[in-house]
This record gives sequence, structure tokens and C-alpha cells, in this order.
Amino acid sequence: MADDKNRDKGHVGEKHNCPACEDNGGPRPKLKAAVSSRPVVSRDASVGNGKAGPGNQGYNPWQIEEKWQAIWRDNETYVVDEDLEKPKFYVLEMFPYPSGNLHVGHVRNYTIGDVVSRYKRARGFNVLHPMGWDSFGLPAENAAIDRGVRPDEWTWSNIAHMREQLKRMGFSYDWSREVTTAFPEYYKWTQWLFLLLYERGLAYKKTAPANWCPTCHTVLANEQVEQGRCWRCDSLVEKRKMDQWFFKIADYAERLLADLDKLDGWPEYVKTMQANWIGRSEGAEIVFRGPNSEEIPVFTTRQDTIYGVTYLVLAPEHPLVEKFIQGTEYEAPVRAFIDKVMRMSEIDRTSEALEKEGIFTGVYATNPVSGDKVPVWIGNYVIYEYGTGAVMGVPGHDERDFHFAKKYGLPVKIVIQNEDKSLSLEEMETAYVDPGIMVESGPFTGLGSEEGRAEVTRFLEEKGIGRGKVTYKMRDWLISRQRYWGARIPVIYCPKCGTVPVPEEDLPVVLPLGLKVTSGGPSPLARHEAFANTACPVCGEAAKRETDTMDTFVCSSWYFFRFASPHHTDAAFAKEDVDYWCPVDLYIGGVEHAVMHLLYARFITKVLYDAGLVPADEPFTELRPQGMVVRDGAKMSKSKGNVVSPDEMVAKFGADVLRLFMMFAAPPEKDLEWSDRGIEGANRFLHRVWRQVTGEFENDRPGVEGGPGDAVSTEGLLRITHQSIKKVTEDLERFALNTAVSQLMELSNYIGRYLRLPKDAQDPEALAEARATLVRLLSPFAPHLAHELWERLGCSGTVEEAGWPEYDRELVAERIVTVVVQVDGKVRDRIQVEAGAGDEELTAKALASDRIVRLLGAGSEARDKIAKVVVVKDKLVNIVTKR
RNA sequence: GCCGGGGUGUUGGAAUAGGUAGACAAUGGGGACUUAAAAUCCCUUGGGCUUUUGGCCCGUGCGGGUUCGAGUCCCGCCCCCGGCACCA
Repeated sequence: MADDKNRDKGHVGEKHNCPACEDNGGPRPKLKAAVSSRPVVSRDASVGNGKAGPGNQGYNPWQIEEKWQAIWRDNETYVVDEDLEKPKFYVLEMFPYPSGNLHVGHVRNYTIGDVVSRYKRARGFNVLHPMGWDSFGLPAENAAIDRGVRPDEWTWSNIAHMREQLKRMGFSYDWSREVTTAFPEYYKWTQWLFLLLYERGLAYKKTAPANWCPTCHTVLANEQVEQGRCWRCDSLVEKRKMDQWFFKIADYAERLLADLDKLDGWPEYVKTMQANWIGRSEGAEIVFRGPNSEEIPVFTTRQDTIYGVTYLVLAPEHPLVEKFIQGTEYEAPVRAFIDKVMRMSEIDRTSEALEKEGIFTGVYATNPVSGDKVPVWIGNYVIYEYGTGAVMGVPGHDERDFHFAKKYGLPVKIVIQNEDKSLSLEEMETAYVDPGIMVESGPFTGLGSEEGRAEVTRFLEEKGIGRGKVTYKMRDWLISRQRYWGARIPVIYCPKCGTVPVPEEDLPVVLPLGLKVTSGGPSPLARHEAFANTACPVCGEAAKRETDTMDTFVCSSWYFFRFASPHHTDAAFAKEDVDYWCPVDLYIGGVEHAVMHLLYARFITKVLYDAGLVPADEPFTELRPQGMVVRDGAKMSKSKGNVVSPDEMVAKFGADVLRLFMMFAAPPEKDLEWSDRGIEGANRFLHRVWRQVTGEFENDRPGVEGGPGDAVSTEGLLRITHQSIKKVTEDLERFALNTAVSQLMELSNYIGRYLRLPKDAQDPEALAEARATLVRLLSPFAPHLAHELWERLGCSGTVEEAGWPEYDRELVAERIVTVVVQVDGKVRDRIQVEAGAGDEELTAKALASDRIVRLLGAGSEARDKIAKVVVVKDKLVNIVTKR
């Protein structure tokens, strides 16, 4: 390191002394137009006017970014292999849909992952940091319709463009592991996954009312309907009865819920959202009897209110309704009512504002516990798909039932009393839903609600008229999509053999390319004879292929395993590869997938785990959802015209500046308010770092007066250097990337002041250490700049090969600390003392301080007023007076 | 309605274990350098009062409380954001 200074000087005086500069002597042609058309920018100023000293190259981000990206590419710097000598670390960002353009939200997401990757690599981890493309999906088909392009060509060209944009940001991906879900090499294994589920009895077909999006021309899973609207296009979803494939995710409900407790690395709110979605309720199924002893099971969580049942309500779709009304005087009005309900849209039907309506069916059912006969109604608020599609009406103790009973003049019974026994039917204006004591409940009278529930359940089971039951809101995952651009469902329908899965050796079921996609109709495959007609794999007779495609969420529910074995051809992945790399240690992405993608990925992981194929039953150890990038407090959108283009920012400032700004402006989990002034600040900072490290600083301020201001010393320089190592390391570990950057700014600010000391007061070794440390700590955030500066400092290897710096405990500790002197909790003075001073000494010094003497007097005068003194070592002395 | 998360200067945000509120930036103001501008560098930037090179008071959504000491803990409210929402 002895020749550091000479190298610095050499650089100031010479042009083009690094080999790469000669090869790449200018900005890349692609960016040239954007660069030259922009208004006055610092690059021109620092290069052009010659004031900063002869031959000053200044910080040219475009040149050094191109240089280092080429080096990383040529040296395959970020290509990784399994290495049992090193601890592994798998960092993953949610892979993008290739829409055609990277937006700043992507840049933020991927920069966060890249900072962690580079940090972990420097700390000696074998880091897997891959990237790929979630490349099946509707936008490709829409582009085909709108612009007449082929979905495949549109997708491939979007990928090519976005890949370049990602590379331009300097993200340290192992590009050799890139996966594209729309390639046969990938979707072959998505189809294999389907077969695995089929074999394990977890994939089945049934005819069921499904959520149909009229705009997307396909059905949607429940998770993909938000407030009755399609998650992608916002259209109102309709109900359609269709023959559909499902995955039995509901079989995994209990595990998906229980295992949330294992996910310590997930934010509480995401776990809560999943738990709400799964929606576990513990209760009982109770079998009422119809007029001809038909079984009418109902599900309730309030078995303790069984004596309060005054009617039953069935869902309009309930199959018994038809039986009850047939040929009776109730038939016509009930049919009319059902028609009305069925014609309503999903959103209206489930809206809370919907008035509860119902109609009597004309029959009575028997309460198996009390023996009461109660009227059977149907109601628009009963959901057929949940529980048994029938509920017992307990108006005394359920708000909805209370309203319904009042509206239709049905009787109300009180069977749960509150503590002061003050409930009376006359005064009741609302249902009493809280726990209490069972009354008028036959043998159960006198029991508390909770005890009562257990007793009633036991009674039901003893008598064989019901049983304890757990019900979940989560339904099975509907995976059929009536679309073209997706992974085919590998199934063949044979007139003789029925539904036959495509044998594994026949995979992949290739998606024919080049078909004409038209708007408004079904997928072109449904009409594509060559695809649809095939031979039955069992009997060889003519058969038909399934023409629906799988939900794209199936493709993305296992891609993190494929990254471990991206080129494997014998299986979806090699056991030893996933055993080494999985689970993902850190997963970063948008919170909009909190339920959909993350729940599906957890489910598929458990299925693969049960099949003995993967080492863990949870895919993501730590989950860090990141906030949105907003502008003027609102989401960026083309229609608002407030979109920030990463390309423009890179053209104007370079990738490192954009990266640094996005890490600095907000903590990762919060929304980031885009600020044009803010990115200018990041730009100033990196230019300043350049000058401070290269030494151009000294030539940069002709005639400026004034010293460094505050006390600046070599000791102080070393202290802040080591404090910065400590602080930045701790901040990276706790994911506080914004405060890590602010610490780098503080270190740089101090170096700046130190450089303003007279030359002979500067210690070259301490300065070199401070500079090198700044560069090393900056390297995860601004990797190109850090690599370049490291090289220019003449240090050996690259900055990341140098590893992460360690701090020296001795140097971190302040020798002199400021101790606050309070009187009755109010700050009155600050004194400088040696660190580690004892309580006695601190008290004495505090009492002797000017301000305290003025306030309390000196010596015994002060002592008489003091009730007690609280001392916090190295921090504060609080003098409490007698009051 | 229920479940999460939050409310701190003009703005983005700090304060990690109850111990200096406002780090670091951005803006605004002043200055140095310059023919000039840009860039750079320095000082300053929560509010109010004041007997003004010193000092006082107020201040982290609101009202209480605990404590020597509260942005941080407790109780009660208000508001904002996100999720769920007739799930029996």
C-alpha cells in the first residue's frame, strides 16, 4: 500500500492509464443520444472546464460501468457452483413478468437483493442469486390481439430487452442459471409437477361454478378475485358452471396454517393475511331432519346455542330445496326468488350492504337435540360453498340471524344469558353474541358457553346426530385457464379409457407456436385440430387433448427449485442441488403476492417435500416484502404520466447513482417517494466520493477559505472509519439499507473535512485506510464505482475479493464522551468527560459545571436541594431536586 | 365491523435496550471562489419568547398515566394506510 499516493497522483496527471479505458474510450453508442441531449450535467462540468486540474478525468459512471460489466461477464464473476466448503446463501427476488420494460419498482426490488448478495459474498458465503422470467400469461396474448404480433416473439423480444436493462444495472446475477417458464425445457417440468399431483391424488377435475372473467376470457382461482373483480384487469367476475381442474390445496389447509408459526423470518402481517385467507373455524356439524327424515347438516361454531334455533336457512343452490318445493304451492315463489339471487353478480351478492332476504320453503325440520320443529327457509346470504351450505338460525345470538328474524317475524329465543342476567326479549335490540351462561337448554342449562360447546359436541357424537368439525374458508385451487399462452395441462380424454394423464416420457406437451390469437374467443388451441387430436396413450384409439392451460401461478410455484438445477434434463431438479441450495434464505418482492403466489409456493413445496424430493417443507426462510415506488404520493402509472424511466436515469446519472438513491431514500419495506432532487443528492455524493478517494479533491477548490471546521483529527478519522464498519455491517444485517448509506455519507463527510487539514497534519496511512474502507463498505451499493476506485487505489484483487472489513473494538470506542446533565429530567448542560468515568466522578463534574452552579448554587448549597442523582454511564447525569 | 401497520421539522427519513429528539439527505437562507454562471466548499435551516455572543419556554396525532427521565411503556380517543369482510 506504500505506493497508494503515487498512484493517486498518477491518475490525476494522466489520461487513460487503465487498459479498459483505451478499449472503451467513450460512452456506449446506445446511450449516446440520451446523454448528449440532456441539459447541463455534472459530467460535462467536471470533465470539460479544466479547472479541476489538468488531465482530471472526473467520475465517468458510463465508462466505468461498461468496463466492469464487461469484466464481470467475461470472467463469469457471479457464476456459482455447489461448494461444500462454504456456507450457502440463496437470495431471490420475485422474478418478473416480461412486460417489455423494467420499471423503477423492479430496480428497487433487485437492487435490494443485489446489495444483500454482494454483502453476503464479501462475508464469505457461496451466494446463489439468480434471475428468470415468469413468461407465460395474458399480456402476451393481448399484445398479439392488439398489435398482431406473435405471443412467443413478443415475449422473447421483451426478455431480450429487459435482460439488457438488468445487466445495465450491474446486478450480480448468475446469468448461466436464467430460466424462462415459457420454454419447453422448463414447462416440461411444470407438466411433470401436474402429474405428480395427479398421482398423489391432489389434482382432480370437477364441474363447479367458477369465477369467470369476461375480459380475460378465462376462469380464475378464488385468490385471484379481489372484491369481486379480476386481479389483473379489474373486470367484474361472473359465475359460470364449468368443467375445471383443481389442485387440492384445501387438504393442506391445516399445515399451511400451522406452519406459519415456523416462519420467524416473515412479517407478521403477511402471516396474518394467509391465516385469514385459510380461515379456520372450529365448530360442529349438526344433522337436522327434514319432513321425510332427509338429513340437513348445518355447520356452526356456536353449538352452545342449539336450543336457540328458531329456523334453518339453506343456500339457494342447496340440492334439497328442489325436493322440498316440488309440486307445492311454494314452488313458484321460491323458484322466482332463487332466479333473482342467481342473476346477481358475485360482488352484489356478497356485499355487506345487500339486504338479507329469504323465503319460506313450506317445510319444517327437526332439531335433533331439542326436538323442536323449525321452519326451513332459503336465504341470499348463505354461501353454498362454505360449510354445508345450510345454517341454523339463532336470532338471539347472531347478528345476521337477528336481522333476518326481525324482518320475517320469526321468533327469537334467549338461550345464553349475560353475567348480570339482564337479557330480556322485550328489551333486546340486537343479538347477544358474547359468551355467557346457557339457559333453557335442557340438560345443558347452567353451563358456560365454552364448556357448553364441548358438552353439546360430545352429546352429538354420542347420539350420532353430529360431530365436532373444523372448516376452512380456503377452497381448492382452480388451475384451468381457457387460454393459449401457457403450460398445457398434460391430460388426454379417451372415449374408452376416460381421463388419461400424459405419460412422463411423452412430456413436454408442446405448445404449438405461430397460431393466430384473436380477441373475444376461446384459445386458438381449442380449434387447432393437430393439437387437440391425438392417440390415447393407453389404448391407442383416437382421443382428445385437454386444451386448457395451467394458471401461470403454477409455473411460479416451483421456479426457485429450478434455479438450483437449471439445466437438469432428467428431472425438474437434482436432489443434491436442491439439498445444497434450498430453502431460499431471503426472498424479496411485492406484497401483492402475500396470499396468491406465496401460498401456492408453500403448498407446492409441501407436496414436493412429502414426495421426498426437496429438503424443506417451507420454501422461503426469510421474506422481505418491499414497498412501492410512488410519485407525489400516488402509484406510478402511464395514465397519470408520472412514470420514472430507469433508462433515463441511467443515461443521466449512471446505474450506481440510481441504485444508491433507491437504497437511501427509504427503508426497503416502506413506500419510496421518488424525488428528482433526491437523486441529484445521490449523484453529488458519489462524485464527492470519487474526488475524495482519487485525490482530485485537493485540486478542486481553488481559493476556498476556511479549515475543516469542527475538531478533525487522525484519531477521529480512524474512529469514524471503524464505527462505520460496525454500523454499516449491523445495518445490513438488520436490513436497514437506508441508514447504512447515511453512515457512508458521514464517513465521507469526515474524510472531506480531514482532507482540508494542512497536508502535514494528515496521516497518509490513516487516510488510506479510511478511503479503502469507504470503498469496501460502498461496494454492495455502488459496485462499479467501488471496483474502479479499488483498482485505482492500487489494492490487490478486486474489492469483493478483499472481503468484508472487520472493525477494531479499541478504535470504535470514543475516548471522550459528551454527558448530558439534567436537572429534574431537563437538559441543562453537556460536559465532556473521559469514557468510562465512574458515577462519583460524573456526579462531581456535573455539579461543578457552570450551568448547574448557576442553577443550584455550589457545594453544600446545591447538595441541600438534591433528592437523588441518577447516573447512566457515558450518557447522562440527572440531578433530581427535592420537590 | 374485524385483523395488521403507522402518525416525528418545509420534505424523505433517523433515534437498534426507557436516557442528548430531528442523524443523513432534500429544500430554503447567507457566504467563499468566479468577469459571470455552473460545479465545489463553508455557515445556517422545528416553533415561540428574551433583558441577546447568554438564557427561558413549547414541541414526536389528541387526552391521561407510570417513571428521576417517555417518540419509545400502559389506558382511553382521533386520523391515515394495507388486508379481510354476510364464512354461520
